[in-house]
Amino acid sequence: MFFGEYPYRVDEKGRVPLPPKFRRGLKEGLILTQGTENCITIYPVSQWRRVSDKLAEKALNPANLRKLTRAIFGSAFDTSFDGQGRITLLSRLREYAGIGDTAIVVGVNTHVEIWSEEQWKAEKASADEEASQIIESLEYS
Amino acid sequence: MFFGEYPYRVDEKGRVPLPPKFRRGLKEGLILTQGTENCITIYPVSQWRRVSDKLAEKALNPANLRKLTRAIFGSAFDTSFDGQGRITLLSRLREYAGIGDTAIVVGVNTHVEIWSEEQWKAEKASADEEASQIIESLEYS
DNA sequence: AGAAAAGTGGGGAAAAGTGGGGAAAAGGGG
DNA sequence: CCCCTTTTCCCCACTTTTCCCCACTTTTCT
Repeated sequence: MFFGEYPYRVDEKGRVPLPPKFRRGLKEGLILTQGTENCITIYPVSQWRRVSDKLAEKALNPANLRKLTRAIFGSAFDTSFDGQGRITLLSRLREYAGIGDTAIVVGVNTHVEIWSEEQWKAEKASADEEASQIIESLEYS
Repeated sequence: MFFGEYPYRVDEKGRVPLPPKFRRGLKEGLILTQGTENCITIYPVSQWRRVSDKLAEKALNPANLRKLTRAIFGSAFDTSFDGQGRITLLSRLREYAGIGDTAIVVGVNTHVEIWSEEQWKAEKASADEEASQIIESLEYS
């Protein structure tokens, strides 16, 4: 289970550290894909299997789904940590996510996402209010 | 069950003691989140599990669910006590709550909140007012 | 008043964040 | 096919932050 948000510097080589708390859950390997809403999504291999299985089940559906499948699988690649717990982001993905020399790494339960500072602020602002209401309402249910 | 309000000093390292009475209920671990009205909310892990479990059941359209999951999990941060029964507040959270070198720890039934002195005074004043209005309305009903 | 518990402060070891160099590998051109 | 250039990967080094422990003061309870 991944959670929390962590700001990091991205160096000239495109390397980003992942929080030590996340490394444990990604030790078996990780898959980077281009995610929704202009972020980069990181799946642990186990989770990646589930995602790809689900997409396979629906493989005969409309053109939209085929496109999505191509986009996800096409942009996906597996990687691993260097000695310092960092991963390297391909420039292609960095551009897609609008990431310059800083990035926000976010734990989202089953997977991890990497955002540019601006995009993350916007995304968070749009959901914060609703989110805290949901937490409160669930407390008493 | 948590109740009562306790003023504490926050040292230069951002550490805040929690009342000994609260520590028992938080021994399994605690989750900090950015709460409503500019306070910091603390959940026992058990409570947090329920929140995250329930979220999965929520009937939401995929886009909204993604947003909420991000906001909820992204804002969470787990921690534990040091030997003196203190927790460390990330500077990010301290800034959000406007906490300087003092803080008020408040028990709110199922969870715990941390406030800056000023915000807490304001919140309490408005709560008092509403409370007396409610009481008055009950008198004549 | 004495003992125990709670509040407060600080130091040192360990871990995490950050940056860079060099060897190996990959790619392209002659 | 070989050589040169470019990129990637792995290792090393430094700085900063975090965490854990210890020590002292104040308050509370008996």
